[in-house]
Amino acid sequence: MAQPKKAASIWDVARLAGVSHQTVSRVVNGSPRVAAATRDKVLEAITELGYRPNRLARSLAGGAVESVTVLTADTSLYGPEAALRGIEKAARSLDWSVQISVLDPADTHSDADIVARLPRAGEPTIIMAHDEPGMRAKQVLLDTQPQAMVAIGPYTAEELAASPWLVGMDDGKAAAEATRYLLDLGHDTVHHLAIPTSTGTFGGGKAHRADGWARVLREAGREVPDPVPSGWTFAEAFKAVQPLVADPAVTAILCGNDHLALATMRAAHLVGRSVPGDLSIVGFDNTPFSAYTTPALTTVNQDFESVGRGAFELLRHRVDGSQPRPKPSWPEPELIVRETSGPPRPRS
Amino acid sequence: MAQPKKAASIWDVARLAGVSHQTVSRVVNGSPRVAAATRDKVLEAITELGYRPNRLARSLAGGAVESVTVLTADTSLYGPEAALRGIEKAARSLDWSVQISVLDPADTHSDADIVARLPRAGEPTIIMAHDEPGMRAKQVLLDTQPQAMVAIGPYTAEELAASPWLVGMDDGKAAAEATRYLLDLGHDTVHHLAIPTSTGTFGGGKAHRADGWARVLREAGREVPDPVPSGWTFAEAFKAVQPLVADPAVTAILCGNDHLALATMRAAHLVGRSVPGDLSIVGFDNTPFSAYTTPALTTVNQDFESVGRGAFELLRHRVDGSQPRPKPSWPEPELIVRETSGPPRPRS
DNA sequence: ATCACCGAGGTGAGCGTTAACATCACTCGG
DNA sequence: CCGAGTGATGTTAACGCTCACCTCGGTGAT
Repeated sequence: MAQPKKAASIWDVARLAGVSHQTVSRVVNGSPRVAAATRDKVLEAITELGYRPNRLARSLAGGAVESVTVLTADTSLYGPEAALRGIEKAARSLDWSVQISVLDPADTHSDADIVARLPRAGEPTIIMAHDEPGMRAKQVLLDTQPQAMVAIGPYTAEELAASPWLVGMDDGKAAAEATRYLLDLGHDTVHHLAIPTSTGTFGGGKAHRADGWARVLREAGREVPDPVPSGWTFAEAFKAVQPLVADPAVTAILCGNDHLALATMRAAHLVGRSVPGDLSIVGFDNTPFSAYTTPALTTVNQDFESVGRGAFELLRHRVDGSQPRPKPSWPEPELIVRETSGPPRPRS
Repeated sequence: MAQPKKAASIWDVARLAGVSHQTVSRVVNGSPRVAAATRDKVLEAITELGYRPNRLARSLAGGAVESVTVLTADTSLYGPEAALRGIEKAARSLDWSVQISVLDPADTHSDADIVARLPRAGEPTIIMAHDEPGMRAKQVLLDTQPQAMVAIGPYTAEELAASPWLVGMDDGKAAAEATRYLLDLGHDTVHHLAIPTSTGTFGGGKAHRADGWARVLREAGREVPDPVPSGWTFAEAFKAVQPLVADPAVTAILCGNDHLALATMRAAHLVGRSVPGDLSIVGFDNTPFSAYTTPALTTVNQDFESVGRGAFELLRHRVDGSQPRPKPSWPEPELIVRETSGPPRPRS
């Protein structure tokens, strides 16, 4: 039953070890200019007192930062959630602390509102830039503290190469691959149930997945149907996809993520269309549940956790330019063929 | 392009407004002992300089805390994730910051390891106490800083009433309700695919869901089959449930959560048993996907987000005993009957 | 021997804020 | 008309740490 007595400070350690507080600081921070004997004395005092450096005081005094703030608009999406997990793991292994700060679109009107979500000016920040609030936050921080920010988002290889603060995967390429796969299966064309774009309104903003899909269709000389916009939730997707599943001419749907795909499967089931017999469905992200739906979902694997880790590495690099710029090192998106895709039924 | 010039401090504001820094502090903290005219001058200086109080300095100086640390062992589980969202929302509305600190079972050996995951001693903390690391963390913080901690977990109504630092829902009651429902449908007995208990090993530790299930079975004078232990992942559940789905005598399975239920559905499908014709499956938690599986999952709704919010309220109450102890105000767990449950096939 | 140099360690000044106390100009009752 | 309040504001000392600079004793070159 440890008494909640005040935690030991650097001074307490110094007194016990018979040295100055600065020497304790040196030991704690691993400075080489401390004699071995002194170091041992100090270390002993530290364990005896159970001393732990106070993070707040440390950053206040202008020491190393050791904390990241993750700015995201939606924690219930699989991508951001997995990326956050990656960031957290990487941070933990270095003993950094992780703050999470959610950008509610409802109260993110001015730039100041975004900056206000940072615990302090200059705080190292990772932004999930996959939607409107995220994109705005990205821009604000880019203007305001470019050295201490990194954004995660879907981007083309060129964008990625051009922006030293950007981390992500080439969604468009993956979508293209999935579309090509469906075409090769014999489908005349592929429809697309799209996630919201980065500006929130479909049509504006970048839509890498939709772009990759459309490109392949055009290249193959196929009709490019209007993509069907959906929100992020199951309910929205279920509603949005109705016209698609109801139309017998639609034989293949590429869904913007696995949630939309699951909703599509259900919608198809309810109108009596079998999957993959009548309708092929391909998802995106390889959300954990996707291997266990019935039938199991064909989807595009994305290693968000590794991307999160990569974002953290890059941020560290940018904050204290010490180490060389870390190279991205995560697997490319990859199509995982399971049970929801197959050749179309031969025409009668 | 705001220059990354140093952020304005309280002194800068004081100088511009022609007052002392303490007066600025008073204005910022809404002290009543400031003349209206002075307050206006200060407020004006604040907006002109874009001054934001520095959180670090504030807590260092012993001011109000305004930050919570959430200790959890697994962010990929729906319950903790939803609770975290609730905490975050509640915290955000009061402008508190949220830290997340993950307890990896692998490096959580000593009590010190747990305390080390706190950014500082006495930091207000919410613990997700649904598994072994969580339970240990709960105990450590209870011994070490009981005033600044709150735990979230499954507990009986009595436990909840007895522990002023506890927040959660009566899982056992909900499991009982679900079991009774299945019995009423005509099943001879109900089998149980169980999530890990709070000690990690099945048999030790509390298992509220399993307890509620077993109680109802005993009360009804039915056979109480051995619960089948599963891990948290789809893969583990899929493997663990094999003997159950393979046994034609098993006509109803209560699953410890919706993930296990989904894996069970798939396992049943693969051995050719129809749901709910041959086998009724009931899940737990009402995970968002559960309404969109095919067939849609019968499950027990749990409003984790509200529980998270409740935990935050309670923590605030405990940290600065000002306001009265907030009353729990979230919906009881409730059975949602969808499509995976039905009467057993009549015996031939 | 002299001096520059180096390694080990100490000292003092912040960092931005709050708590506690001090000060000052008034106002009011006796 | 004077001392006790009182309300508005200023001063000083932490909080726990790091940074920049200083001191001191020993070494090696000259």
